[in-house]
Amino acid sequence: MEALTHRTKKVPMDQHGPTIYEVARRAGVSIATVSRALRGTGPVAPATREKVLAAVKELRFTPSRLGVSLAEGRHAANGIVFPDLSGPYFAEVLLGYEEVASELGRSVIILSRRGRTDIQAQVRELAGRVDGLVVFGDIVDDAVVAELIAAGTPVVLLARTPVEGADLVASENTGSARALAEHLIGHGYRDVALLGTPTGDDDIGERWASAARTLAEHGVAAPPPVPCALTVEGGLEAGRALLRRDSVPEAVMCADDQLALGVLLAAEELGMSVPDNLAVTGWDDIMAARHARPALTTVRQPMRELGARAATALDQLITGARTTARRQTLATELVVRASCGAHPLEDQ
Amino acid sequence: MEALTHRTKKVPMDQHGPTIYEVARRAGVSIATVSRALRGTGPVAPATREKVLAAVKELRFTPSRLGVSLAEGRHAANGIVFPDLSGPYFAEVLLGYEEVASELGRSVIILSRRGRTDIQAQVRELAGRVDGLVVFGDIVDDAVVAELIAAGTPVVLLARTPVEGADLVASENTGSARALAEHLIGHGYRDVALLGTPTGDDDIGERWASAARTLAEHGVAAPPPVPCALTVEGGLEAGRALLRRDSVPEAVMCADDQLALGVLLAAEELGMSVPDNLAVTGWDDIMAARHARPALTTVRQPMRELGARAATALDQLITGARTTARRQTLATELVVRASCGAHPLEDQ
DNA sequence: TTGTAGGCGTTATCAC
DNA sequence: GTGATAACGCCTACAA
Repeated sequence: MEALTHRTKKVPMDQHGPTIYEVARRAGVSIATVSRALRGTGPVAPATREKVLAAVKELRFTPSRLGVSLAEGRHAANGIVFPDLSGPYFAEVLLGYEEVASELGRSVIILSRRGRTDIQAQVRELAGRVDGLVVFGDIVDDAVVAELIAAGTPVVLLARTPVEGADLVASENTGSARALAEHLIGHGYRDVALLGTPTGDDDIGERWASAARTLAEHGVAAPPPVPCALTVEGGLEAGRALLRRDSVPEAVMCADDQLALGVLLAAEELGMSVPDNLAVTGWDDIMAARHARPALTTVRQPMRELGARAATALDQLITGARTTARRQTLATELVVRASCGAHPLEDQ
Repeated sequence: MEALTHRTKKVPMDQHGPTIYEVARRAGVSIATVSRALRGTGPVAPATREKVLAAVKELRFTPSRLGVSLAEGRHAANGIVFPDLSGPYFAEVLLGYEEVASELGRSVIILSRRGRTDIQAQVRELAGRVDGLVVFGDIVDDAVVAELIAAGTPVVLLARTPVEGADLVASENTGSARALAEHLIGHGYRDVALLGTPTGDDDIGERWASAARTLAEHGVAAPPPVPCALTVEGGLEAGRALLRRDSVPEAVMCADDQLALGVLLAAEELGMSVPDNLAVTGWDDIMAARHARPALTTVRQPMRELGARAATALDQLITGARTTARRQTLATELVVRASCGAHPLEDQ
């Protein structure tokens, strides 16, 4: 068995149906006429059109995208680069993105990082197959982004530090982090831990900065964020360590919901009651947050909307409907549930 | 503003960097030499290679995928068609798929249905951009699948009724449905409801058939499955209706976890305790299943593995490593948690 | 070792 | 109204 990544030598893709030439011959016309008849891009006698359409139907002809793209000078496809495809957050964003892109007549090519090291090269290669792309999170170097833009590829950044010349779609962090911190203060907690550190200059840094500032304003000094993997398992392990300390914090703010779910598991394991012995909060409002018991207090991000906005923005850049970069911030919402403390709660 | 779905008239894509001709001129060689130097596909003098590489670097040249694909006769891309991108189940499958496909050097183009009606046309169009594709679920007509195969496009079906000539990757339903039903019987339940009907000839039909058969063997006649949307909301509404009946069932088997979560909410709303007053089971083992309270008894599907297998199978078909269709079934696993009844439970 | 030229499947511009 | 024909960007026999 030869290496699977190798190029297949000579499979002239004619498996993929007839060409426009065969249609033309069958209809007794020239390829130009076939093209015109099919795209309605010029005058064609009704009788001729009939002949062409008949030939097309008989031969099951579908124009080759490759040929079309080459001649048209466009791919009719967008790319999206993910830091990681796992977890509900990314999936939801992707959903919103695909839906809009597809409505705009563009295919969506995805590229997930998943621990790959050659991501920069892969992004360049991806850029060659699309009319523009969305970069999600801090996985692609600023330099590479700048290079893409310089080369004329429209780029929309998603939940990431801005880059000159690129659109940015992000959700609001500072205000909600403040609201969340104030809510915890309102519960009377003075000993608050922050779980999960930024992987780069992504959203998390902003959230913690705002939360810490807010806590400080109320005379509460939060210790530096505890590093841990942004998964349920990561939260479980970090939670165990945290809750076994001599002085267990009163409240744990987690960088995302998956972490928070892990902490809930850790608390349960150690026989602690949430929220009686410990308050826990998340971020994102993934599906499991609502169904966990206690239900998670968290900050809802408009995940679908993030993706949808990115798709729309990218389309504007590609079509030239807009030529200057724009940065938009989507509102988030504090969702108070049971995990942060006992009081009249409203589960959504 | 002109219609966004319209073709951009004359944007000669040269935004996307230099061509091989410019590199050749800059290096003072012919395009053939540039190509050879870059792909290592023929002899090139070391000195010449240096010149070429230098020119490539200076010009930031990246070969156009369009040109490469057209000349090579392959796309180096795979498609995957989803019934719906929402929910953890599909996201996980996609993750497994993308990872393997990408390792095999193929880009992944996604197409989600999301209520689109022209899906058959979209699938045909997608087929024109890829070397092969995966069809997930019952969204694409058998006829269209057959047509694709007849046209020479390798197709792998995922969790769907088989089609002659196409690979199939599915997870085991019958055995696990039986195990689940027997488990409920073991709890002593005699009045069991089935929630959620097949949307087509997908997995759910198989599960219910097996479950009903098993129940019948134990003298329990299950009423026909209750139709409802396969979402949390759908489960909530159907659950309300079900639990307000004169005779509330002892156990509800749900077609998937999201439904089951909805039923849990309905039970809570109506003041019923799960599992004391009602047993509930799901299917899939999504993240929320483990964190729900009570934790959901369910059947775990190897979602990532489903995607990974599909990618591998498709690659074999494309490269010609295998020429005859194959059908593979992946094992599933009954996961007993708290929602099906009180007894020594083991949360994973 | 290197260059020339034909081909891949369309679209679109000209003449006719 | 229709038909040649030149792009589009690359790969690769075949020649030199």
